[in-house]
Amino acid sequence: MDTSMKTKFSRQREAIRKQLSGRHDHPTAETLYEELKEEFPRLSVATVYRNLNQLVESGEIAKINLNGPARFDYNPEPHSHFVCKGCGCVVDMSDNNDEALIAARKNFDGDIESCSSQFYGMCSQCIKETAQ
Amino acid sequence: MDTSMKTKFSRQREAIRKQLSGRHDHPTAETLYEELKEEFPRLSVATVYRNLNQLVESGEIAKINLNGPARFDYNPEPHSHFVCKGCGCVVDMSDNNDEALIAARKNFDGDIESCSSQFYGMCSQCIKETAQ
DNA sequence: TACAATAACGATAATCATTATCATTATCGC
DNA sequence: GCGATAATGATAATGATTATCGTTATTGTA
Repeated sequence: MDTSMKTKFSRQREAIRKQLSGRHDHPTAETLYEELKEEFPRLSVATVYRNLNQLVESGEIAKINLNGPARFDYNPEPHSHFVCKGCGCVVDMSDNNDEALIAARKNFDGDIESCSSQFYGMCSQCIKETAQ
Repeated sequence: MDTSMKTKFSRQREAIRKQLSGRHDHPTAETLYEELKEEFPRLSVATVYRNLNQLVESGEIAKINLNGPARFDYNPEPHSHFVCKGCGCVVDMSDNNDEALIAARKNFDGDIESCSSQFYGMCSQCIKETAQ
């Protein structure tokens, strides 16, 4: 592939970046598309996917693969997520998985670069609602 | 949904279970389908998906979501996987993520039931081949 | 063993998420 | 401003998965 391609500025990409930066709910491409259509009535889903992929490629954002459509995270640093079995929300965990990395490297015959973990359970909100 | 449905024996489901049990490469539904077609020439992909989902539902196997099609794991116990950036192989990690669970529960305002981690890097085989 | 009820099947259409194509538009260096 | 080309919007195409539906297999009971 030709890696010499110079990226040009685009208002759409800038808007996607901005939209993603101000939140922690890890939206899907579809969600971002719906939201950005207000600002860009002619926006195409393809543009959203294209730019999200480009931002992932460049290491600026991260892609989260769970059940269902991919989610995107403005924080590209490897970190953990909590996935609620009740409402399906995905929230950041403020853990450092350095320890997990160190432990894993001890018994592994290869080169481990990074680690991402998912925790599953019920968020406090869902626990409250179930209790009622 | 009607949860009173009693499952009946099926040769296809039994074959899927058996096929998955004897390996550690976490195949996709498509891979299992191709392999099982030899034993069941009339097998339908739908049957493979149906049964895999059923086994996941009953907690007998686990579904692994990464980039690309879902993979299936005969070990339903939460555990970690290593994903090679070179060849794309997915191998089990013999870590205990109990420590990660305990650490995560300390700073979290909800109920964390389980944890699964992915480690990314280069497997020993790919390191060898790159070095040449 | 036969029979009725129904779970599971195979074939395939439909859906959902994502990517590829392509003619047009916007950006950027000169 | 102009030419080169990256990015766009519209949409067709793809890949993975699920839904539908008429048929077949399993199972409990007569």
